[in-house]
Amino acid sequence: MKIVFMGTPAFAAASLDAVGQAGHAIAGVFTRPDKPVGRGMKTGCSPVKAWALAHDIPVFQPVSFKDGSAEETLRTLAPDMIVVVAYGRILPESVLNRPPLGAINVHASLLPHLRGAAPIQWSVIRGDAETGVTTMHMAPSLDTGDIIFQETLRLAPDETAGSLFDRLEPMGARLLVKTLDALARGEAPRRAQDEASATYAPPITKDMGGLDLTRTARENDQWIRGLSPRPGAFLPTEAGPLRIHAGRATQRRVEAPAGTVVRDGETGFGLVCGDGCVLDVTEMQAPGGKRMAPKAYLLGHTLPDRF
RNA sequence: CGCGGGAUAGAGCAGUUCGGUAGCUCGUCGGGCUCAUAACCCGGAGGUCGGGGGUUCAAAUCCCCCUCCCGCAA
Repeated sequence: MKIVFMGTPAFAAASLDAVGQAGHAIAGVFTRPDKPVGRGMKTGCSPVKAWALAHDIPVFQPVSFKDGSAEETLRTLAPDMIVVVAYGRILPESVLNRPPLGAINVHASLLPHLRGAAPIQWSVIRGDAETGVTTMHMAPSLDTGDIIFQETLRLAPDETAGSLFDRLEPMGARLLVKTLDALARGEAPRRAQDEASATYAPPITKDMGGLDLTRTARENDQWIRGLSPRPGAFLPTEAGPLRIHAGRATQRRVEAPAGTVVRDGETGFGLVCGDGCVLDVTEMQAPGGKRMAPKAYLLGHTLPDRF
């Protein structure tokens, strides 16, 4: 099949690579405009663009879809279908409907669960037992299209958003290829989403990293893992955010207000949470410093009695 | 030239303002004490203070250049 691919991050590039490997013709690639990135603000380019450049495929980076130029580009490229994976843009219906076979999308959740920008992080934050990937026909509104295929995966007890990304990325790529094959043969299933059971996964912002110790130890544990490695959870201090990269909810109960620091001679320290249970801190980072074990942190820093 | 923080013993830090014997906590090694809780006591080893140049009688400390790390911002 002749495909126009739209996507931006590594998660999308993996799918793009799989589609290319599967022998489909990539007529062109749409990705977000390059922007200054990293320390020094050097201009970076998206993983999807990098892949396209390496494979000599034309790249399009429209700033807007309102001027109709995208439709013009699609007319020229004349793809059978558009494949969208984590493009980071809302596409107008006039674009979605342009190719004869329309547009399909890979979404990293079991739709209609966790529609939106950050399904992977939210599945960890919510403490879901399982999640997965869905391929669907794209509809004008966000992640509401008819489902083609789904594949499920169980979350590990210590799952982080990062580890889940790593597992879902190849799964999405595989499912996409399977979906394209089915569509090419005209054998793809199609099932409408159950609107009543839809849930949402809004974008993750940096300020969400501030831990709320009045929540339960388990909730804080999930929160830390769901925001790991980015943007990361933290406790505010005078010197700046004290990052908490990893912790572990325990069953230990302590009669103390939420936020109380519990010193443990061997492992480091824990934090009393709203349910009275202790959240052991297992990996952290001081402002301006590197990641380290709490035991190391304690050698050169002091902690307040309570956060 | 986007903004800011940092590099000192195996680890985490202080010392830099105002140049003058390299410090703390932990680990490690040796010894002692007690064998109850994160044990305690004594002693030792381990650092060309990120690299290069400059100023000075003297530089971790002041000046210039470089490398690497971290955060913001994306």
